[in-house]
Amino acid sequence: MTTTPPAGPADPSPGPRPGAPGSAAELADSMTRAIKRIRRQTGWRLEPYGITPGQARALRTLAHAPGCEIPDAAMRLSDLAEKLHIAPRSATTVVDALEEAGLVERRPDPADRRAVRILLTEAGRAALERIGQVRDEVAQEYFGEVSPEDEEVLLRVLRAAEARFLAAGPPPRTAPPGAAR
Amino acid sequence: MTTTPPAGPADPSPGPRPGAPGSAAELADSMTRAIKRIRRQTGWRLEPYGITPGQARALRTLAHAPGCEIPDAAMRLSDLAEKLHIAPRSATTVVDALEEAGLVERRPDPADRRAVRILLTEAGRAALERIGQVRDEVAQEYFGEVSPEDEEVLLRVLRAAEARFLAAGPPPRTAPPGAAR
DNA sequence: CGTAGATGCTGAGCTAGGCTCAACATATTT
DNA sequence: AAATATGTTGAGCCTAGCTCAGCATCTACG
Repeated sequence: MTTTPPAGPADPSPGPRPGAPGSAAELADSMTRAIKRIRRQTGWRLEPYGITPGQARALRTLAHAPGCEIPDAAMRLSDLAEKLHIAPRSATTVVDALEEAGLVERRPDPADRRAVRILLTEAGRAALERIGQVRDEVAQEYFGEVSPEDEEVLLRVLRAAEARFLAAGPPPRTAPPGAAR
Repeated sequence: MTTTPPAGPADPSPGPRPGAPGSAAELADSMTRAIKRIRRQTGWRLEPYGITPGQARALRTLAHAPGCEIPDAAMRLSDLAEKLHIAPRSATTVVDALEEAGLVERRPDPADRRAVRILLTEAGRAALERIGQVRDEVAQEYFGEVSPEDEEVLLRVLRAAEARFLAAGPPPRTAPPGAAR
């Protein structure tokens, strides 16, 4: 392959042009690699606690919901699914695992007996604590040395890009069978 | 439905602090979302061509190898696997698909008859062209409005972070001692 | 030489984390 | 009261990855 600088980092190691059209793609690549590594690291470090990254995400999402403390205002399964951008059926599975691990509790909604509210247990809250730590820890290892100024640029740009993208391309074309990744 | 409800941007919409320890995690989140959307978009747009993102990556990696034009210097399957960070066996499957689609060609290495060299076909090169376009297009849609200065910061920071991370913890292979399994 | 071990690829079978479709209980409308 | 809509879940599938085992071949060593 190409130069292979220190420890063979860049995989396709593309040509980094400043303002060229391909540089955006390079950006995407860099981010992809970063995310992959961060995810992997996080997964490894969560493993001893018996929590997968997916479960961690769900837990975070649940905890972040407004009425998550109140039994009759906590998220419903379908809310969770929506937030996580997965099918309701898939959320069921995630919650199954979480419940089995004792981190959440399903509680029937008295107001609508079809629905189920999902509450964090004490253990769930504790797990959330650990998850947060690991998350910060790993992200810190990756981005810790980034100067606050640069960090701000990154955050700003990413937020702006996201907002712009959402505003621009909402019609995601047809969603053919099993096409989601 | 597929209408357009995902207008709500941040999913767990975390607290954006400037230099706080959690901001690195927020960075990771933003990047995760960005990558996910870009990947999805790319996947959709590649679909009409019958190419999955994974195949696209493999193709790009192959095309980027130095001797990819020369039958006896092109990548071997295990090289590809390594570059893609997947197990050799998994690379076999990817190449199977690519070959079936007529985008690459397996050719036995005369110098080592265990090995197989992977060559792009004419169709493969054409596909690569389209892939590159789609990639640039999507990345452009996402990051196109980013100013060259900001873009440079992003690239610089990401590269630096990656290098640092790689230098720091290359062999975190084993799972934590005594815990799992 | 000749055999022992290393290496390169692949068949078989597994897992994780998604998906759809259809069934079921319950709500809501007509 | 019946029809229809909604929330959750059972069954079964798919993708993209994995390991283990096996075969063919290469390399090294006595």
